[in-house]
Amino acid sequence: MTAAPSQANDNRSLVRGLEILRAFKPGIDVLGNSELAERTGLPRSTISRLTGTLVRAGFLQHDTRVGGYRLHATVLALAQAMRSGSYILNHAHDELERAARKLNVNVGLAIADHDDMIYLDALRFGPNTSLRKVVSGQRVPIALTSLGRAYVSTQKGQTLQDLMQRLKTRHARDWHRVRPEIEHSIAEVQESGFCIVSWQPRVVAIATPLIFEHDPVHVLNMSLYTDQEIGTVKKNLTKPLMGLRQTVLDAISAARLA
Amino acid sequence: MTAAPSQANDNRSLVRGLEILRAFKPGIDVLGNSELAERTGLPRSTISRLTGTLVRAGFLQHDTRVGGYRLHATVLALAQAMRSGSYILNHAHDELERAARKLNVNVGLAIADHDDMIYLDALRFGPNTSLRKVVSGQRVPIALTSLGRAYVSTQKGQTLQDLMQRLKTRHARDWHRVRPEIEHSIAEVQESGFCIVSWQPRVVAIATPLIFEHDPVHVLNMSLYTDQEIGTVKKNLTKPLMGLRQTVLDAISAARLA
DNA sequence: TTAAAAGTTCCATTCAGTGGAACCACTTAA
DNA sequence: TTAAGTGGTTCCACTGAATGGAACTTTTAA
Repeated sequence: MTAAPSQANDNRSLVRGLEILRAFKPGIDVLGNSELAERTGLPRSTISRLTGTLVRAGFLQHDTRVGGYRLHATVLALAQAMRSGSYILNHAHDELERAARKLNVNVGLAIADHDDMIYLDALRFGPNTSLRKVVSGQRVPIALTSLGRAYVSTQKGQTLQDLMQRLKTRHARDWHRVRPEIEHSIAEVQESGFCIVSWQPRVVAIATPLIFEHDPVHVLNMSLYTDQEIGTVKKNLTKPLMGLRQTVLDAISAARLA
Repeated sequence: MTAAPSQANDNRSLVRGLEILRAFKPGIDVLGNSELAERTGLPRSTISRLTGTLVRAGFLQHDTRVGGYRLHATVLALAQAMRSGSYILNHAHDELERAARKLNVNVGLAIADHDDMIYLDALRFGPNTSLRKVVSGQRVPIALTSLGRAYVSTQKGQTLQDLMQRLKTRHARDWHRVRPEIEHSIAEVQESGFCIVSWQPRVVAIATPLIFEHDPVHVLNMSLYTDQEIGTVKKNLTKPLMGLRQTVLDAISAARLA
């Protein structure tokens, strides 16, 4: 159900409208009114009205072929605005790219949202080992990735409790397995500043959190498609990752003096 | 004021919330409640409540340093979903990239929104003439660009009237100059299928519309930073552009049979 | 042709959203 | 230090905007 958090004294219609937008994800690119009604649990009439507004506002477009809605380009413009406004991303990007090219590994910068991490920047390599593309906006689950666990390790107190609760709900089925893994990663970060996870076969990822006083926690990671042992990867990537981390932090604090 | 179109029986709070999001653009990355109140003309209390909801919904984040709001990464995820769901973009992208590399020119694909065109894809070259990056979400004004005018040329009847009216309002000051230019471009497209405009010094752009039965009009363009005469550019780019156009259309209609 | 599904419109009900004003928290000026 | 200014939040009485069930229309499937 991905039931949104839902809070008191929140503007109802606005929340619902945003919920509709969020129902679109990679793989789900067209949704009709009744599908939306199902997914959100709202009455069909309400959905019909809200989608109408979203279309007129330029956030959805109607695809007459399939009789459903798609996200409209306005969201691209928003994303562009968001990226160009994130000074952390702006000051980190070139360094990430430099590191990615030099080491031939995937490098990413992400931020938390609900129980996912969202990449602000992800420099990806194709099988040909040449930098293939820069993507952003991809979601990966907090509970299962180095990225996410490095984030969890920065939280404490009630916030941490709440977060773990959410993760538990989402991964109820294999929580007994996931939870200790998360705790292991947390310990790893607290001890050495980073954690290593292989959440997909042959993909090993290493991540380290960036903590700022006035900004949300960001997480930096490197990952690579390999047959090597985790230990080997750790040996090879630890220094570059922590080096990159420092470079980025320096670049940002240097930029603060302007 | 960029006063949004505003329609009857639209959900008021939703429209207002989206208006707040849209107030963020490249260059305007932090907005406080009172700034938002000014820009939107809404009372401060209303704004305060709406921004609260937007934050809890994950669309805005609060920057405590400057005491204002920024767009949050959720919009990146939406953009990612939008791009991955646009089959026109998906089937065009590789061709665009191929053409850009081969010709060493900027190549773009865009779609209309209000009185702007929004790039779904823009392959840009640095001064070093190597493909520098792929961006998306950039807005350019319909009235002044080849991209936009190629779009205008596809509209007719009342829709065209309305569009021109909007453009007139936005470019009131120099409408006497802009209007004939637009009409010239329209004629150009109707005659030869494309139009050429130089709206920034030394940048010449050529654009051609892609019309689909069930999808909104897309526009393809090539542009280049040069000292050459427009005539020369036209000579060099017409064939590649129209060729790319055909390639893209073929790729898309081929993909339809699946 | 009928039946089922998807979408829109209507309308009476009511409660959610509104905005003015008061209040609070900080900063700047004097 | 006080005072004025600025930005933000909370309160609350009022009301009309949003709601959702039902009726109706259109489209798709059989």
